[in-house]
Amino acid sequence: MGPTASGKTECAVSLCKRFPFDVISVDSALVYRGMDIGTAKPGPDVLSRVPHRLIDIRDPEESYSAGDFVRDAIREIRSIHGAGRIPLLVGGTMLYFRALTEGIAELPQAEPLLRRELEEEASVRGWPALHAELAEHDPEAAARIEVNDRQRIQRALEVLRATGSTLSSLTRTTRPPLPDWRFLKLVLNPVRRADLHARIERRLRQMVIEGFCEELEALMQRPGLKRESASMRSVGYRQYLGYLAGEYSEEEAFRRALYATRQLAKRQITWLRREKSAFTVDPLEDGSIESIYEYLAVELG
RNA sequence: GGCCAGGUAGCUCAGUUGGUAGAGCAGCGGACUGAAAAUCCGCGUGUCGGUGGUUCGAUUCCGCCCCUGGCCA
Repeated sequence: MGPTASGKTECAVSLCKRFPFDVISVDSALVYRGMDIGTAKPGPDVLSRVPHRLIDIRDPEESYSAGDFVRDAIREIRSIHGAGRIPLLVGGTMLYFRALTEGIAELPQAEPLLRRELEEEASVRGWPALHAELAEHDPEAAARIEVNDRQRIQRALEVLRATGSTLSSLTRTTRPPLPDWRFLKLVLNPVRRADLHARIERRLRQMVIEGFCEELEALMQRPGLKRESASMRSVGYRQYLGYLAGEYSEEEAFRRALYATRQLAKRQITWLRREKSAFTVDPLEDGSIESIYEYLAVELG
């Protein structure tokens, strides 16, 4: 695992040359077909040599979730094990990693009708009012959710209305037993933030050259795809949609996309700081890949 | 060269009837259970262009200088 632009794909390709690994992508944006340039998805050349599972498994108007991921990942891990090989989970969606390795409760799936209903209520009463409503039924959840955190308030109320049970009680009682696989955690984390920022900027510039705007325009031809779709909230896509809608200049879109990507990297790094037991390397340091080979050679016997 | 408008945080700017200053963006730290590339929470980082004067006290008032932009030569 590592933040965006830290060189995860390159690292995975190297590792697959030396170990019997099959890659499973752990990335909430790479699941979408047609979102290639803006997600820095590995190209066809790479994918033909090193196949990645869980890439291009959804249309952009569809949704994908941590729960979907856990189910899919478990299936793929079993399949890879069945072939006598070792799964290499590669990605930057830290919630997915945690859901897989630490388990996730059995909760109802997203319910679009309920969400729309809650959205409308919020536009009238405001999210703090819905937070207060949540506090009446599920004080435990309300206590840890901020009064302005619309997404979590909405989810907690959605679970409540869909099941009649509280999110708190369901998460407490339904966590499934963990599969007894041994996860070797490998973290790519550039020591110098400025270096990562430079890589992010260079890569974004390259995306624009490679036709990011054209990719986005083609996507928007899809009748079912809306700006509010989860896929279109992805970093870069969201900011350039504002430009294509005439809200600001292309330069402004670039700046905003750049900021959004840096902020994404920062949030990812915050997750990584929890991983005290992981083998952590600076991917921008010479010899980092060799140190990973060494580590894996020892751990895998 | 003259006139005018500016010079305050990394950027864009507000403000101080004289008591050493604050917004947005950026940045940094944190939270995170079916949208997570999402959604939130917290933190102001400063010779207030320089210098002299007035004053108990100047970023604020005055003089001079420097810089930027505009207009006139």
